[in-house]
Amino acid sequence: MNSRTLTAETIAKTGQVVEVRGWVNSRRDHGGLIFVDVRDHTGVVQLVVSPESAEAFSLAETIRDEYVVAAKGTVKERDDGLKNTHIPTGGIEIFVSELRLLNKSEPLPVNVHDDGQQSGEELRLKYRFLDLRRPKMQENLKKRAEYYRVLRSYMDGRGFTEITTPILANSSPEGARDFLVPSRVHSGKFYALPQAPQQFKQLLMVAGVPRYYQIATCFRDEDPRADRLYGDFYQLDLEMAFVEDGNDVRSEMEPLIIDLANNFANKEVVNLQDDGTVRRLTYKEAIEVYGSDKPDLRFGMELVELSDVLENTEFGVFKNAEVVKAICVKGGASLSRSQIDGFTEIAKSEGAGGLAYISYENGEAKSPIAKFLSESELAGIKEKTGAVDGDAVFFGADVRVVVNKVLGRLRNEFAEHFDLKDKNKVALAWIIDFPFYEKDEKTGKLDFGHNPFSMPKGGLEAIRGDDKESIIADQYDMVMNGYEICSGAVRNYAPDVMYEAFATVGYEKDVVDQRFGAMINAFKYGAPPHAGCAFGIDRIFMVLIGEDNIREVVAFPKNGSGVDVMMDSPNLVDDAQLQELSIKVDITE
RNA sequence: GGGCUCGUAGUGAAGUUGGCCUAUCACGCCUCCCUGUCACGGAGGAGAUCGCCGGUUCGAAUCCGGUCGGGCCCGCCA
Repeated sequence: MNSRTLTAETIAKTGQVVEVRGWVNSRRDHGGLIFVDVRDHTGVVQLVVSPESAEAFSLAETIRDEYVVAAKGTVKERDDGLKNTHIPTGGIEIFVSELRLLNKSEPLPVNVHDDGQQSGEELRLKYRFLDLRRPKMQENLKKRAEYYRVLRSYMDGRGFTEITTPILANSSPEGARDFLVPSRVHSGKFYALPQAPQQFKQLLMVAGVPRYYQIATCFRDEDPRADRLYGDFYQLDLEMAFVEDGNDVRSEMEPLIIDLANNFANKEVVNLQDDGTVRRLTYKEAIEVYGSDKPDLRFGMELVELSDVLENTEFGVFKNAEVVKAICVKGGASLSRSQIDGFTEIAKSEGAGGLAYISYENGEAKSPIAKFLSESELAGIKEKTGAVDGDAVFFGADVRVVVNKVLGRLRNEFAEHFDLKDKNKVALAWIIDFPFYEKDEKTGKLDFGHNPFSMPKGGLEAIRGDDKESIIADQYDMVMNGYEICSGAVRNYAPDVMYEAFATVGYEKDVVDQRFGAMINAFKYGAPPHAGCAFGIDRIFMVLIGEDNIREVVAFPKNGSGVDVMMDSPNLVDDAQLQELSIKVDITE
């Protein structure tokens, strides 16, 4: 008998002598009788230490919380009235004959119990090895291992070959900042940790691998967020040869995500289509209807365009706007003035001039702007937005991008306020047809909208055309409850289209050859058409287990400043190490 | 790089319109008592330069300036 089976097997061995090992979860000293709850990753079991075992008893008097102990004794069913129905082992207890102290512990700086007070995140991260003792964190670790098994078994079952690619790779100009690794042998040169195995997996397609996947470590030196880890994170990275239509990848992969939601996480996928597939939304639709390219579809609250209703309006704010749109907030009439002020501030922070609204109560439309609108306009607004008594309608009137951005943000904020984000539900969508190029609002410079390796619809002809901003990339994202969880594309495997695509944003042929030489070169030797994608598996797992912060799903995450406060990393290195690498550190500030 | 916000015993919080704060509470810790508890109970005790520096004031945890650190967001990132 060992500690791995503390809970279940102990119960099974009622009447027998067992030895259990674990940490002292709590100790209740009654003077003449001492109870000790021993905990391991499976749960707790109660030890009873009586003076009859003199040695064990005197030791039990000295032990403290989180001491590491081994106890030998007889498992006995408790008498009626002494059973604890709150824990699985509450029906039994172990009458200790031998107690051994395996190690002591100082009082803990963080709480290791799920109930009660929880320490601040900084302390939890500093003492992560203790924080992980909490049953919930133990559960998350085990659950994550199970999650990996589901991913691998799905991919293996679909004929994908798992292939690992180098961690020491090359810097690439597009995308995130790289982590650089100096080369000792080739002084002055650097490796870069891969932001994704993008080029390697495309090379594998040229190599004749029909279907590749990898649970890949990706490295990006960009500022983190609650849903974005600093430094390293994991992707389920995959690529399929002889695929010319992104739907082939989407159809191949979406059953996995649906299955994870339904069967792994026991959540309901609320917005599947009649045939059981995931809804497809174009980028443009997503932006126009939900004000976001990663809309949370657990709730409606769609953006409604009111341009026709307000075609001849005399109200200056609406009249002078490029477009007027609105969202109808169910129950919004209950919002107080100060709450509306709060939402107005949010709207302003997104670039709105203010936040006009109409509140519907007792058959009346109450609004600071009602007096500027005609009867027919008011009626039109109510009809178009579907507002009924108790609702409120909020307006955005500005240039189109700003209106969509503002209302998209408000849509999320209102959903938060009215508790529409049900954690037991999962809403999925594919966002497709992203713009290939996007113009930088400030500089006016054209740049890749998303991934430069995706195939522009219309090929060479489209790229050479005049209307570059209307070119659609064969590129797709999957969104889950407002989080982007996957990004993929049908790849550009034609060297001439590749050169042209890069040339449009200012990268000449020699630069492309230098940066993506291996890939471009490979494409000259019979590259099959191919497509793929990569799922952010930390983020998906976060949503599946109902966490709001991605650090909760990783054993040893960095904090928001990219620091591992437990290991004190990053850190200085020896001069000798630097010398060997021909590196001089000169910090001037 | 920018915005917002937080920093008070080992831990979590209260106090923050300046004085009633000689800083409150809970958990934890220490000593003693207790043979059926399971968040055991009872009696007693220790533990805080209120993140740091400076200023205003008769008086600062509280106001002001700076600084350091955390969190969320924008930028950035897929």
